[in-house]
Amino acid sequence: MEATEAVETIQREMTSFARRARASAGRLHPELSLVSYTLLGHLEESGGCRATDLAAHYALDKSTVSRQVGALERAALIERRQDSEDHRVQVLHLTDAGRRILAQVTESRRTAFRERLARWPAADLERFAEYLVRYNAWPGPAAGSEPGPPAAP
Amino acid sequence: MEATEAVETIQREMTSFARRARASAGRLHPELSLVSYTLLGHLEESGGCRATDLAAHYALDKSTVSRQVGALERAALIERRQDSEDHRVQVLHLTDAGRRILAQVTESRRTAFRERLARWPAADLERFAEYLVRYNAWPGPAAGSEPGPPAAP
DNA sequence: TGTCCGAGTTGTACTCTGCAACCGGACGGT
DNA sequence: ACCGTCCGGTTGCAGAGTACAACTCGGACA
Repeated sequence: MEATEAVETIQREMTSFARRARASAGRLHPELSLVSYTLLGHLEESGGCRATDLAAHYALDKSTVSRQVGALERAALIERRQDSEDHRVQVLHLTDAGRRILAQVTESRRTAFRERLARWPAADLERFAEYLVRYNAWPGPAAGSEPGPPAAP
Repeated sequence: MEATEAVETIQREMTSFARRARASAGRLHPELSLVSYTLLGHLEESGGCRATDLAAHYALDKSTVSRQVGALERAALIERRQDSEDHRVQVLHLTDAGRRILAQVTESRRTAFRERLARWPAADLERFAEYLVRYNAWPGPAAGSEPGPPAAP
């Protein structure tokens, strides 16, 4: 396979993945959409942050985040805490229920991945993981100009 | 990196990709949504097929495909031809305009990919491409049970 | 104090999607 | 040949996810 051809293939396959991703989104875990899952995961990693941070990080409109956060709060998966320093700010935190659900969904996704990758040699897994990290890491910051997902489709 | 850890990483990175994919969907190529692009691409590859085939292949509802196809026809990017064998069937074909638009979008996505992958050694590109194909190919047919995209986040 | 800024909310509109009901052609058994 | 069933496709309806714009409220700085 030649390099140019490889680029084509990567483009096509990543696009294909994104397409299927979108198509199957939410069907496997009706209780947690892709966006909700991602937001919850971010809260877990960061240990609490503001809605605006989420919006900036994921290139979503603040109104979208506001509604998602509202839904997650109504579901009692997260809670808002007024920031004592700046009363405009609400710091979002996972609740115990949120942590539990997040763990469940993560586990179930992990199972699906394990199944899919079960027959791969360890060396290939490691290289594949490394490539993905490298691809996603890219310059990074310039989220706006991100060609990233081929138009992420 | 250990194999289990590699699986985790692959899961996380693929999820990350899907998330960004969704977030930036449609913004780069307003004239052609991800689904439209994919359908057009499929028609080009297959040289014409039925709406039902598209629905099955991409795990979309036939009504969704019907509407997408309607829009693409209204935009004069595809045309329907009655099947002479089975009058229920409409075989979809790209028009010249469709082929042109598809080529444009493909080229623009290709450019973005090239930029992103510019500094990769050829050997890595080839392996990465191969891994993606292997990942996406998987068993394949069982689209319904597809854990695929980690719940495509 | 007054003005400007930033965090969040809400109203509105649009797209994508799935489900269910429906139409009409094709096919098989009697 | 007739009828029941199956299948391809369309349409009505509902819901999720978004974006954009207008608005509210607290904070910062002159």
